Amino acid sequence: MKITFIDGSIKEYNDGMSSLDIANSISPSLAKKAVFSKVNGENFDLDRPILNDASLELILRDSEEALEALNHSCSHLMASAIKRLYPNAMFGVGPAIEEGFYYDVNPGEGIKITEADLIKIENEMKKIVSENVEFKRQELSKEAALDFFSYDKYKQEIINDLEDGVIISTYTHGDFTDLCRGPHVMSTKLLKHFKLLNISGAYWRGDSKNEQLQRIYGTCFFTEEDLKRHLEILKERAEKDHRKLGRELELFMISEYGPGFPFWLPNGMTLRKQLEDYWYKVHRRENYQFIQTPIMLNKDLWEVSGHWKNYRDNMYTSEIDKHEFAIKPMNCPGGLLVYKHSLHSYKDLPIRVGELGLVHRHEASGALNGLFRVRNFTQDDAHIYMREDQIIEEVGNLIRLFDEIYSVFNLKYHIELSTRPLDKYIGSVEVWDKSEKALADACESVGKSYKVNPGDGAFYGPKLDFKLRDSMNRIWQCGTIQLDMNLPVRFDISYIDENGEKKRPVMLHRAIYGSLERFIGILIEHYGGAFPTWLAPVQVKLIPVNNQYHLDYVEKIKELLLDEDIRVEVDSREEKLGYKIREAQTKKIPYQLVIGDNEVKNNQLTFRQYGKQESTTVSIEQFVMMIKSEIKNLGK
RNA sequence: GCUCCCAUAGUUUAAUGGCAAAAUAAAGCAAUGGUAAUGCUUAGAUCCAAGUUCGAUUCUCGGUGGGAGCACCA
Repeated sequence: MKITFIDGSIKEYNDGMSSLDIANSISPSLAKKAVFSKVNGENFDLDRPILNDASLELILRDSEEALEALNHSCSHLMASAIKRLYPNAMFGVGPAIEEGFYYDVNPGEGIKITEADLIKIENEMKKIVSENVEFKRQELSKEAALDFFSYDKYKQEIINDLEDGVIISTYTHGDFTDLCRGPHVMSTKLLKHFKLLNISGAYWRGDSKNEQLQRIYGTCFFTEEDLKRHLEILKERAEKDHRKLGRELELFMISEYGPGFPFWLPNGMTLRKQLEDYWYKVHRRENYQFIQTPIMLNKDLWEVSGHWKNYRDNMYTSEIDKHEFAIKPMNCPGGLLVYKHSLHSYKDLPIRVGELGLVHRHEASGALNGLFRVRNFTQDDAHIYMREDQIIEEVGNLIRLFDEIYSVFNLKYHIELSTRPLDKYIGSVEVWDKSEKALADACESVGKSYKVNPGDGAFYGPKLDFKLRDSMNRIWQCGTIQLDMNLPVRFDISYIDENGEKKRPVMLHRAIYGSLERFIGILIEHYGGAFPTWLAPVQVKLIPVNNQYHLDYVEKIKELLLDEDIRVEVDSREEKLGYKIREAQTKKIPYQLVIGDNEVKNNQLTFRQYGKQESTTVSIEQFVMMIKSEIKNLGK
């Protein structure tokens, strides 16, 4: 048979040789690195014979796909260990995920696996690893598979959902066989470096109407170092958890009297204000106008907008003077009332109206999570009304604006274009196609690539989503640009065109931070609480060496800095210098100024930056210039 | 909302069916300092409700809140 390699070279091999045989014939070290292969693009286990001419790609250890196969194999390993410990266990699905794997388990009637049992399971897994058993693929008919898995109702359900006549594969290692597509690593001996992480509930087939299985999460790597590094990262994430830092740095709190309703403490309020000021500043430059619409409006409005029908259960309501009112879950209906308040000429378009709008949504209690998921939050909303021919340019400019703002925070991102849903959508297919193309063209017009999410658009229009990647490699969806074909019709908005006729404008919703609350939560973790100077609640901590002799000079510096709008505090407690330095460091204050005899005598100051060891002595003027320019440049 | 886990000073943690321990923060006193913790003193807590019990912070049950996820996220 002829084997075509990915570099295009073709070689002749005996029929029935496996990928591993071929790899070995090239070089044993290559074979050692191979985890599985792709034959004619199809995933193949290394030991599976190749029967005819084919293309062959070896998937090596250092690739994402290899790690996925490893983790998937590890989920089988875990299932086999569980089966030994809990003989009546049944299994749902057990895939590899972003940073590991999970398996959904029903351990048996009346049995619960708890965190404490994870060690037991890990030990059993280690035993199986040391048994060094191979993963063996088998293929069978649907009927045979149903028969084989007769003991497991979940597997039966999965098999029953497959088409008749399809070939079903199973993988066996040792005494455990699982329904699986593959591919897997050759042997359990590769699965030495794993860790079970946590356990939780998960609905069977992801449907809340179904029973819940126990989902056990774990992670597996090719080397012990990689595993250790990953566990370090998990630890770091826990250290930088915004709920923890929010408490330690006194940024925000959430009271049991209002689950999901964050309180901003003075430090957090300062930080938030910086984000707002910056937002207003760039939006003024981009010719936005600003409004504020009421928190609470008559139910009739929400009937017009359609929210009453669709989201009633998540809206807070109140009866006032026998009229029903609802607290806004979105800003757009209010914004549309403002648009309709006056007539608009085609000459005025695009009209860009921004609103930092506080919205309330009754989220399920279990969904709440620090600042990441709250019940009231502030959207950095804006609605843009324009002519159809303005979409590409306007969206292009928006993308540039998003790019500018994200780069200030050193957040990398990628764009996703979500297109028309399969069935639940309004408007004509032609308009959808045109809109989707406009969004795509806008990306291209500013040289940005995007990934398409087919069918993932809102029912009212396509959208561009901005997925940010933070300093700990997690992805967050914040920004969004959405075309809306629904509300302009429902609210019957119009502009007057050059012929004096009424026309329907195109409406765009967009948010960059998304939600101020959530964005701040992300920033807290992204920066680990060590904010750049422009955002830091306290920018400068002034520390006199001796209160008696140096406090006057310190107060003078404080006044000078305050005059320059620098957020400064004096630590004049009767504590030793080292103590105050330590505290300023733990509070992650960007600049600590130490003032003693030397500074007073020379009319200077000595500063030390957060996280740095060395200190520098400069004149007050030099320091002011330096810190002001840093703040003005937003830390860039 | 669902599954599992958890609830002790402001915070982080300890202990117990019979006076609840410490660190840190706070307050007071002393020490007057040069780059990550000066010493001493004081004050401060068992989430709420019911039950079992002579006695419950501890056991049981309900509630509330929190965590890991699932479902949801216009």
